[in-house]
Parts: sequence; C-alpha cells; structure tokens
Amino acid sequence: MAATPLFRRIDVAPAYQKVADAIEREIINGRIKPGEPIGTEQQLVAQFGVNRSTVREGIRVLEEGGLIRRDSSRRLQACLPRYNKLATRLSRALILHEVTFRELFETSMTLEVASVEGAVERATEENIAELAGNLARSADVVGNPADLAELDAEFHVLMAKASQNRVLQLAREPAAQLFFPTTEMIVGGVPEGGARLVEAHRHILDAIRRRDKEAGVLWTRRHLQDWRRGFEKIASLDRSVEHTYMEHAYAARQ
Amino acid sequence: MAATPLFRRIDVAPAYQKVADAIEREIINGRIKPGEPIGTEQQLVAQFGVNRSTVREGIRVLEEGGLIRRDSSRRLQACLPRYNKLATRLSRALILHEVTFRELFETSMTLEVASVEGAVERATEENIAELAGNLARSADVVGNPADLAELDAEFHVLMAKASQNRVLQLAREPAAQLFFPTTEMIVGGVPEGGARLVEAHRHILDAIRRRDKEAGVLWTRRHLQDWRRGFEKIASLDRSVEHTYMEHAYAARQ
DNA sequence: AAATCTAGCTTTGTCGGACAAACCGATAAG
DNA sequence: CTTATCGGTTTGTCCGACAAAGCTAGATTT
Repeated sequence: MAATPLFRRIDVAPAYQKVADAIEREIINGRIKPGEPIGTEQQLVAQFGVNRSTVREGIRVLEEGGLIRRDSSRRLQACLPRYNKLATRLSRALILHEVTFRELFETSMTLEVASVEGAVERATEENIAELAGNLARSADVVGNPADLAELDAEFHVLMAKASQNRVLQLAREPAAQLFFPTTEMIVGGVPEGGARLVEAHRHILDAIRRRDKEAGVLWTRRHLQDWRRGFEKIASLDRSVEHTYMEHAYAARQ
Repeated sequence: MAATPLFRRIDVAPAYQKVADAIEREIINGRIKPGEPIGTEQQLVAQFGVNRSTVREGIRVLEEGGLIRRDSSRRLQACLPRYNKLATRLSRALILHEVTFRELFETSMTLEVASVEGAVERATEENIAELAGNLARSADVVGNPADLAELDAEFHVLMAKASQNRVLQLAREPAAQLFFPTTEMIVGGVPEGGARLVEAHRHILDAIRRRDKEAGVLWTRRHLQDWRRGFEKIASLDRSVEHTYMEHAYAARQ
C-alpha cells in the first residue's frame, strides 16, 4: 500500500502498561507457568528499572485480568485465569448493556442443550456421580427456594463440566450467572415449581446415564420452558435484566 | 447453623480495592452513566481520603475491567465494557487452559447455528445490507487468504449482530476469536477453499433474505464442516490451540 | 533432639511530596 | 478570524518513608 515509512511508530504506551505487557508475554508464551512465582515487587523494580508505584500499577492490571494472583502470603504468582472471575465481569457487562431476559433465555437454551448433548456423549462416571449427588441434595431441599436455586445452578455447571468441553463451559457461564438467580424467584412463586425442577433434573441425569441424547435434550428444553413460563408469570421477558433485578430486590426489602 | 455472631466480619480489603469497588458500585447501579466523567485523580483523593497512588491502583483495576476509560484528553469517564476487550481476555484464558480445536469447533458450531437462526428470524434491512456489503468485498479478494479470512470473521460477527441477541453476540466472541484466525491457514492450503467459503456465505445471506431457517442452518453447518475438513488436512483437532498456533507461527517465519 | 519462641529481616500496602510532559483555557498578536 | 503564547491542571513517574504482616533463623524450652 504505502511506501516503507522512514520512521517506526513511536511507542507511547505508559510504563505501567509496558510492565504489564512484559509480564503477560512471559506467561502467555509459557516461560512462566501457572503457579510459578513472578518475584517480589522489589525484584520487578530492579528488572524493569521503574519505580515501585509503576510496577504496582502494572500488577493491578494483570491481577484484574486474572493472569496473576497473590498466594496465601501475598507473593505474586502466575495463574490460570478462572472462568468464574471473567464470567462475572461479562455478566456485569451484560447488565450494563441492558440485555433482556428474552436474549438471555434464547442463548441459555442453545447452550444448555449443547451442554446436555455433550454430557450424554462424554460424561464420565465421576461426572455422573457428582450430578447424582447434586440431585440427592436437591430432593432434600425441594421446599426451600433459595437452596434449591443454588443447587439448580450447580447442576447446570456440572452438566457443562460433564460435556468435557471447556469452551462451552466458558461460553455458558456469563449467561448462566444472570439466568439462574431468577430460579429462586420462580420456584418460590409457582406451586409445585420445586418438584418439577427436581423431576426434570432426574430425567436429565437418567438420560445422561442411558446415553439417550434425545431424552436429554427433551427434558432440558422442558426444564427451561418451565423456567420461562414461571418467569412470565412474574415479569416480562422483554424488560432489561437490570430493571427486573432491581424491582425484585426492592420487593424483597419490603 | 451457628449462633448469631457477636461481631460483624471486619473488612480487610485493601484500600485500592475499596476505591475500585466504590466507583464500580456507582456505575453499576447507574448513578454514573456511561460517558459521564468520574473526576480527576485529585478529586478522588479528596473524596476517598486516600493517597493518589492508592487511587491510581484502584483506577487501573477498573480500567482493566472495562468499566472506566480515559477519553481523548486522558480524563476518566465511565463506559460500557466493550465485548471485544473482554472477549480478548477470555480467548487468552482459553489458550492458557490449552483447549483443543475440537472443543472450539463444537462450541462454534452450536453458536453459529444459533446465530444464523436468530438472523433468519430477525435480521433488519440494515443487517442484510451490511452482510451483502461484506459478501461483495469477499468476492473481490477470493484469491487472497489473509483478506478473505478477515472478511469471513466479519461476516460471522455481522450475522451474530443480525440475530439481535446481544448475549449470543457476547457468548460466541471468545471462541470466534480463536476459531476464525485459522481460516487463513485453511483457505490458503485448500484449492477452491476461498470460492467455497464465499459460496457458503452467499447461500447463508440468501437464506436470511428469504427467511428460510432450514437453508440458513444447512449452509452454516456446511460452511463450518468445510472449515473442519480443511483444518484436519493441516493439523489435528485434538491438539491444543496454543500448540497449533505456535507451530503455524513458526512455519510462517521460515 | 525436637518443638517452640522470639527477634530481625522482607515484603506489601499506604502515605507524602515532587517534577516533567501533555493538555486546557484564555488572552495576546497577526 | 486564525495563530501564538502563557499559566494553571492533570497525568505519569519517581523518591523516600513507615506500619503491619509474613518469613527465617537463631535462641530457648521441654
């Protein structure tokens, strides 16, 4: 396109950013492995030749990005970014973008179905045992919406885990974090809601055990459709997630 | 469970974290709207009663989290977290977790199919025009793998946009960022690869225009299966994304 | 000798102050 | 009306300092 420029683009990134980038590079390309120490702030000061305040700003960037963390004794070490932490930030972004429950529901339907398909195909004995444990605990608290909602969320996490697909696990997490908290509202508001939920989980787990993909998908769809029907009794699918939560929080305080 | 404790859990979060949390709260619950200024560092120092270094560390956290940014004149303002930036972090996380292309492919198949279904249902005239523009440009560079790969990625972004589902847009982004760069490798390595890609896009767009969901899904699947076949000619689906990219980068340098 | 304690060194989190460069706004000059 | 200039702000960086918490190794006790 253009002629070769005479000068290279001048690098104007602030020093703290360069510090963060330099450490990030070492982690990304594997020269520092997760769990390995990064060194003390003093050492970084010496290596980069910048002030400790500057180093600390760079550290904050990486810490928030999930690439490094401080161990029990506050020493820096590289780490594998936790999906959960990243997902939390994504959920926050979704709220700020004022997405609606309709969007959330549609996407969750897609991802939970994919999740159960994967689980039916590839769940290990251990995965199945975990799901069974969750189901047993759910049956015990069927009358307690708060506890049941928590176990419901866990059931779906375990299902995604059973799919053995980490990309899918990650992709579903942000939506799930916004989606499943409503379970408590719904189970609490619909008689027999808790029983239907546990029933659906039971059929899903059974389908996974029998490697029956069709049944797994069917019951997952029913399970989510149940959620949807319950939701529409108490709120509109086309309102933003943010507003709905706000109102619910307000109502709960009364 | 336990008796009501006599003392409330004392807060030991470091000051910079509290600064970040305090500002985040104001943004999340809407008291500071996206685009509005946060104030200068000096003002934050005065308001929070902490040192400027501390304030700056808190700012770094929020900046990395995408909740605030500095405008042209480096003043702080709240902002809507950009999907893209967050997705980059997630992609990085996926690489560090050494996910395989099989996981990536499976999830992308799910999400792209959901994407085209949404697009068939809800694409606006404007969405269709954007897709058509992309298609026309693609046809022009059918012999240039690098440019074509870029336009392919854009086509799929536009398709997700046309689905009018922002949760879906967000959910597909991390996988897409890792998935589509390989298009260049594949199109370059398979004769007629470029032509098949443009052909698939043409059929997909046509299906969206005709609101023919079945055709849209069919051609999207074919399109991705094409990718998969091409990929398997040059690498294994079960190797980690990281290693495959490394080798490709190495080969390109020779 | 093994376990425990203690004193000193290290490291982190925070603070205060400082300064150059970039930026902003307003005024002066063409 | 545009351009140049100048002072006040603001950011990015640096220096030095200190309390609290953690770690280490030698001293003490059992």
